[in-house]
Amino acid sequence: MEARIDSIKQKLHAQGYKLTPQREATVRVLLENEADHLSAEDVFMLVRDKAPEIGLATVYRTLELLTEMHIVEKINFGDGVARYDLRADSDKHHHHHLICINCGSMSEIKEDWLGPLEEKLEQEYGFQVLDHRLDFQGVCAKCQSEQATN
Amino acid sequence: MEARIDSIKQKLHAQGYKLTPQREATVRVLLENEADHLSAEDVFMLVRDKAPEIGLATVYRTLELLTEMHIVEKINFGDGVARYDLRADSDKHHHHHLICINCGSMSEIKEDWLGPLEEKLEQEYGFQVLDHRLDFQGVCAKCQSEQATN
DNA sequence: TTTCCTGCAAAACCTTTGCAGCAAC
DNA sequence: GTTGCTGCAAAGGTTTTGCAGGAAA
Repeated sequence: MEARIDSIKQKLHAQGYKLTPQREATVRVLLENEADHLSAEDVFMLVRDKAPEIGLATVYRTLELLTEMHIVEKINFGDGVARYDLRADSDKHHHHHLICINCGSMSEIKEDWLGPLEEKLEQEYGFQVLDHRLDFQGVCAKCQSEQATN
Repeated sequence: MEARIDSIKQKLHAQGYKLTPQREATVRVLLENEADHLSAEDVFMLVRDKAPEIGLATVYRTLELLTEMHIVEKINFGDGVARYDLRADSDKHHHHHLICINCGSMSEIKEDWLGPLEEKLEQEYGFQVLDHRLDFQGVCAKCQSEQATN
């Protein structure tokens, strides 16, 4: 935990930014909720517990800064709010989402299934892939068994 | 063209909805610009040429209706506006996007590369896949050659 | 008549921006 | 003292909603 904070602090310093108390509180919230996909509002409410005087605009500005630094990833599931994920320490992110259209739950798959596809893309289309995003919509196992019960 | 309008008309009628002149104008715009990913505002401006008295709210309501009927797909590239794509006549959509981070161009790949992955998902995770979305971010061939020139 | 649909305007919503004050170096 | 950061409030942009009128069955 502290090591990751330090690592982020150094990344910011390398670009001339400071890890202010507000920014640190925001980063800690992201670290403590790494499994979730928090919206800016979510982050704001959680940060408030640690730093009650913080403003929503600062949270937005921090999330934008972290996105630019590739420390977090801004994702959009189509519900009108942006969500933010801490990136793994590796530069590329390799996780996919399973979104249940019944209960709304979202789970992650950490495997990378797209390596061969990316090679194909570069060869056949001349497109240099830097990142990708893969989401599946469907019905999760839990909802399937509940539907079977009814 | 007329056949596809008819097909959509029947889908609507099957659910008790009418294909009003405003809705038809909207559908025609989508059909005529199938290659693009139009925002609601884009659709609105194009529809206006055919039906000048139409309101933006009606376009939104129509696009929402068509989305619910699975006639169009609402997608979100993270720029803050929803975009709408006509779905192919087959129920599943199988195209992927290549988004160039340099020039912003977007091209489509119509192949379906994910069939095997979806089977794997159903078997290993018990997740019933209904749809998916796959986008790649990177640098397109054109921008790569321009960068090489500089 | 009853139901659905429309246009307009207002509201809601998320996000960004302007600005004055503050903190750090 | 300069620079960057913050909080607040206001503005911005997209999308939704309320409502009265209109069209269709």
